[in-house]
Amino acid sequence: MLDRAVIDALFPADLPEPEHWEQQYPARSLPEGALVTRLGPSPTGFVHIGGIYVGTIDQDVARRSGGRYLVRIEDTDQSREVEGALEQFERGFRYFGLAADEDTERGGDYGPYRQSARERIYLTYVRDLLRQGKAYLDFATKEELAAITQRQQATKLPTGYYGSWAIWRDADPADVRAKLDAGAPYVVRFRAPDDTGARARFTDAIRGPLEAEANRNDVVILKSSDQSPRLPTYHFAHAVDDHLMRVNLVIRGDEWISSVPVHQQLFDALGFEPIGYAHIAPLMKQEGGSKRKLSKRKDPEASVDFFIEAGYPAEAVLYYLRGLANGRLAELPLAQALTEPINLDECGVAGPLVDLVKLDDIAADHIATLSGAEILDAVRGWAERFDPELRRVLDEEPDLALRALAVEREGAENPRKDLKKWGEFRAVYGFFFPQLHAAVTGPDDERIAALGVDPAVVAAVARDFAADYRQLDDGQEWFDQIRTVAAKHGFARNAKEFKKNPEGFPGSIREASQIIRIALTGSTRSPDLHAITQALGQDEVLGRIAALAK
RNA sequence: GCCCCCGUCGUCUAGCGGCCUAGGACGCCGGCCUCUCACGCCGGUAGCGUGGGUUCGAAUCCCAUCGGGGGUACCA
Repeated sequence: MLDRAVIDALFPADLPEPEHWEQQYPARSLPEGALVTRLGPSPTGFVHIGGIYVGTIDQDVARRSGGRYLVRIEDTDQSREVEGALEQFERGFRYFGLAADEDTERGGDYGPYRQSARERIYLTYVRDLLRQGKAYLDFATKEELAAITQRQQATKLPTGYYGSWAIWRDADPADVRAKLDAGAPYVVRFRAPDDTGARARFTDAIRGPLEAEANRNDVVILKSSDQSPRLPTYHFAHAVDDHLMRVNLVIRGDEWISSVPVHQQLFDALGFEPIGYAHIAPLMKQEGGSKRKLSKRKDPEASVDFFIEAGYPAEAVLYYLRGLANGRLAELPLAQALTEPINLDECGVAGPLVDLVKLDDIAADHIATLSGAEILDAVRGWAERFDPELRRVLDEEPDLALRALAVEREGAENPRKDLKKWGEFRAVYGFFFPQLHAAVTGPDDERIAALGVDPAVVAAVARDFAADYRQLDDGQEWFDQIRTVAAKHGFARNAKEFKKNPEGFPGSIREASQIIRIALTGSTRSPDLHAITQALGQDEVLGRIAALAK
């Protein structure tokens, strides 16, 4: 074992002892059973929707138990750090109302909440382990490591740095000092307990009792000495941070299950109380015939920005995510599901596929429960960032916007479900606004042509319709105007009649109505025509019909 | 290779030895409503990965097998 003096010389002279940190971050005084949870996003890309998924669960579990929910930036891999990631995190969490009780923004008594700022804390514990002989210096080069792995694979032995493969585990202190004197870079490795054949056991809050072979790999805990700041690996940071931040329940993706044995050994070696785990099945994506974890790199649509840009209402996404976590919540009405607790033992163990069609359905249902004013508010907020022109028009014509949104919504028993996300507003309601409406070019406009009605008849219908047009309050009477014109030009009174004898009519009342609909809205799908004309006003109606008559 | 996790309609799931001829939701298909587009309503479609056990009885328990996912990094 290395002399204490040699070890200490490796660290800053003023580095505190573990007791210092223990005192600075005392046990939290929280009610019995309170859970302190944390989300550890890594700024190596955007937060994806899975981060919101786990964060929602973290927050719910913590709040529900009277505990705390923390967000800690896990930036120990500085080489993979992506510019702007932190801002994107903040944006994503804000959009979904996922405020942490403690994080880099808000602060807290257990900070800093960014691992790259916790160097001295990690070093304290690394030095402590080194002094106790529970860790050691390793000077193996990348090439040596690669060669070891290769030989292990060739002989079908478990890969890793252990036993006789761990060339620096029991090195002669003189050799270590020689390397040190030569200025060779080193990492610090954990000395895995030598208990061959032992089993690691723990109870997962989601999956129940789990067990695996005990770890025997001497994992790296402190990265290379030729880097600054000197940062720990995930394993070591997890142990030190979660202990010192007094986290008592780690909720994380199930890709970590196989690391629990290492983590348990680390906690034990550091003299920390064991911690609880809940391993969540990650959100998946269909690829070809199989499922795979949603990936930052491959799936841009997995980014929370995708949902924000499309304008999915946060509540709808949260509701969907909570339903994925606990199936029971998916059966409940949205408002209730958002306040009911998420139970860890009800979480599924198989990763669900993200189903955007289902999300669309949920979002449409949710938006249908909103008032026109609420929708307008949300759309304005969305448009400010993603569609400035729309925002301007909305601000110029707030009354028109409200009238448009009131159609088949205010007072309606079954409101239209024509909006799934704010980004669709322009396509669905844009025609209400003269500034956004693309008028038909004439009877031969391709949208009209698709109806299969003779352009000359179309023009005649438009002319006659406009000639006697009146803005009537009564919907029935209003529609009679279409009926009258349709009859005059020989349209069938109903679709069945037309179907029976397609050659005998220019079209049915259906086509006649669609001519007016397209002229007014530019689309074959729109809300109630009479209501639209009420919102538009007579002049605008006649102007749009006139475009067809020329 | 070794270790771990998982496997019910296309998707999300209910199911914890008999209440299961497997229930619900989304999708899809058909119908009804109707003066248009929708909404709504009604109906239909489709599943226990496979093979062995255990049991009077298995989606549920056991074994095997197949399939998928993860770990085995100075990535998290």
